[in-house]
Amino acid sequence: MPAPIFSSLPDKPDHDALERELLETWERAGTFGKLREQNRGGPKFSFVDGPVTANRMVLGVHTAWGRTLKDVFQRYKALRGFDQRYQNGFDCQGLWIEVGVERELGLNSKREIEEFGLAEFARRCRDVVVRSSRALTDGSIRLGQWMDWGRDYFTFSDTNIEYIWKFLKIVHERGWLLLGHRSTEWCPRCGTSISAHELHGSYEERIDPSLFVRFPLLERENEALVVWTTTPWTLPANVAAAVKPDAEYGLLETGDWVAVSLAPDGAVFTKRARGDDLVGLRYRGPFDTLGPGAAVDHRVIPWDDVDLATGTGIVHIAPGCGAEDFDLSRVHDLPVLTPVDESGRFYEEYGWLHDSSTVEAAEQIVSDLGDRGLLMRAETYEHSYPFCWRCHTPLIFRISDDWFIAADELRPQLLAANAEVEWTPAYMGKLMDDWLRNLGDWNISRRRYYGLPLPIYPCACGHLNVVGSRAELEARATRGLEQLEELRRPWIDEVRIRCEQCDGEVERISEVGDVWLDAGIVPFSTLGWESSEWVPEGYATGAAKGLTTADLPDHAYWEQWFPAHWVSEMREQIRLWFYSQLFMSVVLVGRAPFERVLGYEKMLDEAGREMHSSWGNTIDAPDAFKRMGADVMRWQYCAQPPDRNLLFGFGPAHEIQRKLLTLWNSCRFLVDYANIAGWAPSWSDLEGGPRGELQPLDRWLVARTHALVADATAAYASCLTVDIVRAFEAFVEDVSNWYIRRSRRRFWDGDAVALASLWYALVQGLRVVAPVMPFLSDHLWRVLTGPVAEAPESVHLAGWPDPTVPNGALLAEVAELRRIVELGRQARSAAGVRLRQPLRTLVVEGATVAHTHAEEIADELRVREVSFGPVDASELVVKPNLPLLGPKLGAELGAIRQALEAGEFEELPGGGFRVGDHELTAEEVLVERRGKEGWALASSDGLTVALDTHLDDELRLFGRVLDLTHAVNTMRKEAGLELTDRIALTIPEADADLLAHEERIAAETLAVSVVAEGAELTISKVS
RNA sequence: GGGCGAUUAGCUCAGUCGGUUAGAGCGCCGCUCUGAUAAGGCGGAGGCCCCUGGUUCGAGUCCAGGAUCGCCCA
Repeated sequence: MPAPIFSSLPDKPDHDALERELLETWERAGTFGKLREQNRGGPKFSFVDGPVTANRMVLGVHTAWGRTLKDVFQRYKALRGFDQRYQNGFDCQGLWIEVGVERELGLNSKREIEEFGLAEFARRCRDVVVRSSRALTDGSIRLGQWMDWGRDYFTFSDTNIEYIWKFLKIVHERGWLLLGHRSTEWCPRCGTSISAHELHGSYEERIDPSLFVRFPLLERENEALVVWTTTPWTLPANVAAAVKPDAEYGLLETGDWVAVSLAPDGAVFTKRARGDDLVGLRYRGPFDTLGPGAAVDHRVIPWDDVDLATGTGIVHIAPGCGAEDFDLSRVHDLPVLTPVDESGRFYEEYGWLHDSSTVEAAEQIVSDLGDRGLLMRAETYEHSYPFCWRCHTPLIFRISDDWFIAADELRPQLLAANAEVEWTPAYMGKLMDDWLRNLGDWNISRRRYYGLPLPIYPCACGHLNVVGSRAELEARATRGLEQLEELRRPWIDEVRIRCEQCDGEVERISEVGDVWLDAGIVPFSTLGWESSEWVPEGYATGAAKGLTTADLPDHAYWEQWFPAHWVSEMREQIRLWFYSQLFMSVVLVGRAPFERVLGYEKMLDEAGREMHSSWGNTIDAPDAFKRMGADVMRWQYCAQPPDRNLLFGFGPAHEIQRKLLTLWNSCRFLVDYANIAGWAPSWSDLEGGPRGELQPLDRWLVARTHALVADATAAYASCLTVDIVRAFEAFVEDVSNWYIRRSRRRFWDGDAVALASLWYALVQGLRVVAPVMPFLSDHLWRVLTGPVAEAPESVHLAGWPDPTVPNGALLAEVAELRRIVELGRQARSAAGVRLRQPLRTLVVEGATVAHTHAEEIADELRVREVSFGPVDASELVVKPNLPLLGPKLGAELGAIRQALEAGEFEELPGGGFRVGDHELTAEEVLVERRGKEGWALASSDGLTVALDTHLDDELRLFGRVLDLTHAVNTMRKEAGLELTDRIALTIPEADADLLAHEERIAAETLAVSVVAEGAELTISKVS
């Protein structure tokens, strides 16, 4: 026996094993390098990778989702010959990193960090980035992501920092950099304000106290205002009470003023007044017992936005503890009391509250108010409340001095820039517009340690110095340069510079920058914007030294690669990375840094719940690689419409594995029979399509393959991976359950044309799906093209199939033919005639294009003869063809329809019908027939088949032949015979009449002899 | 409170330009096929297409209002 032409495939794939083997093969052969070499000089496809935060020690399956999408489109573009950068990036600074290190070190406050030492703290933070970036790289490689690993950008490099400095200097020169004294969301644990765009899914339901508190009026004995609050800790900072000027207020018998509309039903008022009338009244503050409160002249102010849906209609105003309150303090010139420090604890002047947290203070305040008879009611209230996006501490409002970039002037430009961007799904572009329209000034300063050092040096003379580069820093430094390891705290804090106005020595502010500055500058810092020369390894500066070999390119390079053609990240990046990039890009060059965006929604577990490590329903990528395989993960990601949450898990993975098994089995089928037949493919079978005398079914398969290529090309172009997956699944289904099933006999016979056709379809299919499923596709490619010397060694080096317009007519014929077969099966099933029993005749009425396929229909339905023509049946059902008759008849359609249903029509020659005054043509009606003696009928959508169910001796005999064949083949199987083993067959004497078909029986069972004797059916292997 | 989106079978989801009997996968039940076999095929049960109104010859699909859920903003 000759050596097999194809290496054979096991009965199912071991994804994990074959993937790891391929990773080695790619590594050994330098496959990715060859691909890049092959595309060098081709048209450019510019993708910019959003930096992944380097704080996790294992790749998460949600990160793998985004990485898969990025990889899919880069791989697709590579197949199309595009030259690409493949630069991966890591986000390396900010609270995420700090919080992790704090936990590792057991530090709980900023003071402890400072005691630990900022230099060592910075080194520990860098160490996290080093370890995490390695782990994430390993995971991404295992996922099959092809990137220029080792030449990644790290946002904590001095190069990146300098670019942000340059940006900030430009911002300052345009007058947009400002120091704000404002009320902001503040995290007491992190000790810093939190920027609006960082309030990452941060609102959650929470139960707070709900207090109705009396503010006794000074000039009116026994009368008090009643305010409502859910934040008792803010009461010591109260300075005013606000009423709605045009609302009606009433005095209850208890002496309490409340809005009439909010009083309980049946409340009796002894006095009524408009809000206006209350304005200006003075009251005793709730904590005049404490110094700061006592110093305040508490009074009633007007406010149109007072909420008349909850509370009392009288609002407690504490400008130090709320954004709206703070705004009102500006309007009414109210004092601003700031009761708590950076860590959310009361200052000393608040007496017995000193050093209490806001939570601890709440209890003391409630009981104190109660003791003093100021508490009208105390309940609880459930509402949504913001939490810190990093450490999940409930946020408070606090006045602080923060640095902002003014947004008003930029807003229209940002909107205009976004209008040029093509978003998928489109609504995400609208979300960006909404975000931009609501945009406040960008709070860029954080009172933390491991982050971008803001290059802001305010001088006592009033001049604001902003340093735009390291060179400028060095030129202006008065001291501290000698110890400057990195542009980073603590080292940067030692550097003093000369004020450009007064020549005095100035110190940097201590704040670091918002991490989204780090990420937003990437389209400039990594591509060499305004860089005068190409600096080899010029990105490996500062903390990034030794971690990467990324170059700093020159400006000409930036011109070539900016803006990105395409970026892709999860939806929350709209207000994060997409936003910061857009913002910085509009400032620097006046346009969006990306042309096209693919966004996607959230990942949940397979039951639709959030994934939480505490719930035990998270999945780490390494576990998923092992238990489902990277291809199956990627398939799961790609099968997901981006506008819906992905329900990820092992259950869906199992379903996918079964689908992929159909592809696998189809390839295995080809390999097995090609090996038996000694058939070898040639490269021309792929390039020009299969050669030889193609049967209709072969030509259909070729057309079907052309259609797949066309569908997939359109799907890739629209960025919708789900359409790629659907197109491919439908293709595999058609190949397997139509082409292969219909053609089995030809494969048994070693038909070269069938083998070539199937080979062509499968190999083309692999090319199309390779970006989604890089491992299995390459594995199967290597098996199927193994015998072809000219074939590229990897599917990823094979390029994209030439597009060919599919033969639509042929596809339509087969579609109709398959509908006929389906109806035929229905008819058989209805008549209770099993498929192994041959029948005489099938009549088909209403077919428009399938006539040339009578033989296939006959074979599929096991009938001797198929004819097309009217079915002479007892019952005629005529239905209106609505798309034609609707517009034509309008309101009359109803009556016609009723008449047709009632059978009130007259058949006209030529297939038309008369109904009342109307003559309907053959096209304007759909005709179905039912009921015919001795026949089984089935019909749908104007197509009717009639199956003659009469049996005669010949048909019965042949049915028994098929039964016998089936029985013998089952025995072969049970005896464990190979597909090629020959047998000697003995059939029961009672079945001797079947010997009339001896030749056929022998051929179907690979019997070398058939004899009828005895009572048993037996087989024996012939060696 | 404002904005955006969703709501179709037990579950997860398709549903084209408004068109006749609303589909698929999974699960369940039955049948079948047998040279892909721990697969494949066929059939069945299972639907207030969230509700109400409107437009239309005709609405799961378009419009308006409402409900519920999700997300974003406050």
